Amino acid sequence: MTRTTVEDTPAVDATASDATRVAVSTVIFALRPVEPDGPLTVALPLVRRTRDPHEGQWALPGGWLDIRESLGAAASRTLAETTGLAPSYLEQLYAFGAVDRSPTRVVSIVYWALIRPDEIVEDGIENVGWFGAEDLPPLAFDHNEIVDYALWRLRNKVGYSRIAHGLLGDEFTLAELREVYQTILDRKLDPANFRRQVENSGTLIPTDRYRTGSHRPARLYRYNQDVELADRGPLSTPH
Amino acid sequence: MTRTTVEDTPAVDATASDATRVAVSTVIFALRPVEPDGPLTVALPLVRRTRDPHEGQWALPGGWLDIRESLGAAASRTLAETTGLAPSYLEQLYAFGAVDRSPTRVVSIVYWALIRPDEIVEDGIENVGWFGAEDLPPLAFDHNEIVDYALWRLRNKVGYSRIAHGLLGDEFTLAELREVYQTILDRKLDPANFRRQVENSGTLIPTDRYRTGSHRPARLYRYNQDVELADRGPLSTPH
DNA sequence: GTCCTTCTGGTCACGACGACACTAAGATGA
DNA sequence: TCATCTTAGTGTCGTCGTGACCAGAAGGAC
Repeated sequence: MTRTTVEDTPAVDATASDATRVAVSTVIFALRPVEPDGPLTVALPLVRRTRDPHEGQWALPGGWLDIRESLGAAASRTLAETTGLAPSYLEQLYAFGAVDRSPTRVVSIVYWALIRPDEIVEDGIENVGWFGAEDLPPLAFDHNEIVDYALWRLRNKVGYSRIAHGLLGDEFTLAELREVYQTILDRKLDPANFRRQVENSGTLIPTDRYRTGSHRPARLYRYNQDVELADRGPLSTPH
Repeated sequence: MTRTTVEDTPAVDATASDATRVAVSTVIFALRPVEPDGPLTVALPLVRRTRDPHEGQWALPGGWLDIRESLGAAASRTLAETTGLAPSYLEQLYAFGAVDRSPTRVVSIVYWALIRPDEIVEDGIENVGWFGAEDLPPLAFDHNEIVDYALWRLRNKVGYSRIAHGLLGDEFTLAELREVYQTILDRKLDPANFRRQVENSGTLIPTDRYRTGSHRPARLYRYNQDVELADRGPLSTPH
């Protein structure tokens, strides 16, 4: 079975091992303690590979792109199939297509996602493990580089958009929101200044409820749903 | 030399048209007058399609990904083949993969590029036309959306990186640099404030040469090559 | 009750930025 | 020749966002 491209490349069948195939993977970030009762950390779930190449190594959740689904749908589907997770935020990260990144030619469209604490499925699925983003074992393929890039994007984007919402529940105190920022940026933030900044941004709606239990009760806030979670330019629906 | 645009139809048999194929396209920006002696405008070269689908319509330069080349190499190659251009700046934009964006299933990895005035090949190539980025005809596939997104990225990135260099020659006056910014952002900038900002950024090296010919001579500057053209995070070499 | 911790509001200094006045120097034209 | 115009470049000032820090409010631990 043959086909011909305009560049007269050797004819290949799409299922043959020498064709370029499209995979979709996702870097899923959550804030959780890596050890029980440890401090909050940027963590991500990885999947242990059960076949070659890189059998036994940890890798990003993902899978092959189905011909009938869009890239974003493929990302959602494959990460649900492998990890059981359904993230609250999903955005395309980058397309990786170095010739030697896999024994066969694979172009990976990589997404990155955020999930809230209540969305985390605790070890329910086989072959899934959680790791601190800063302290990963050697991963399969070029996945270490990919995670590093996703982490850079997360830290970058938290500075100018309100994606932190994707890591929190519906109601939260300013201290909890501040802790999200502090964990991602890995530095202390002044509580008073943080309050002023986030209040002036207009994205928060104060409720009349308070979180009690430790010292002075803190007011609970909700995010203003009218404001977009993150600006992605004229791309209303990702393709 | 064959002129190809992205998503030409190479498939002749059933299996191939069932498969997902990977194309690479590039949005190439330059600053040039759209009409002779008109004002400087953000413009881009498009290629007229010579076969279905969308025969006769204008489309982004591009072509199929070869199995032996990386994504960036494919972008460079295909835009050189179709337009004869070799851009000074090339960066991945986005991967477009909606199911219905083409009659056959095509995932397009789109790059965006900048070229300098001296790199522009003037109408040397058949089926290539230049258009103002704000005033495009209906393009093939989803290419109008793609250009809009690239334009958004250009305007965004010019604010926090020094990609404007990719649109200028080696030596330039501050007025010329300012005009680049004004054209991209479509608003006037105060010459005095612009000077202070760009001088304090540390990316400019003053020469001892001056551009004369109109009123007071203006000092020529060069860009500091030690500083990266644009920060792309931990991705030293794009894949 | 007395501390202690966190929440919340306020002040202050500094730096970035926009608006604008002013000087420098070559082009232009009577 | 010389006054005038236009662009190059400098200085000043008010505003605003931010970080550092102080102070009162309000409940927890003892």
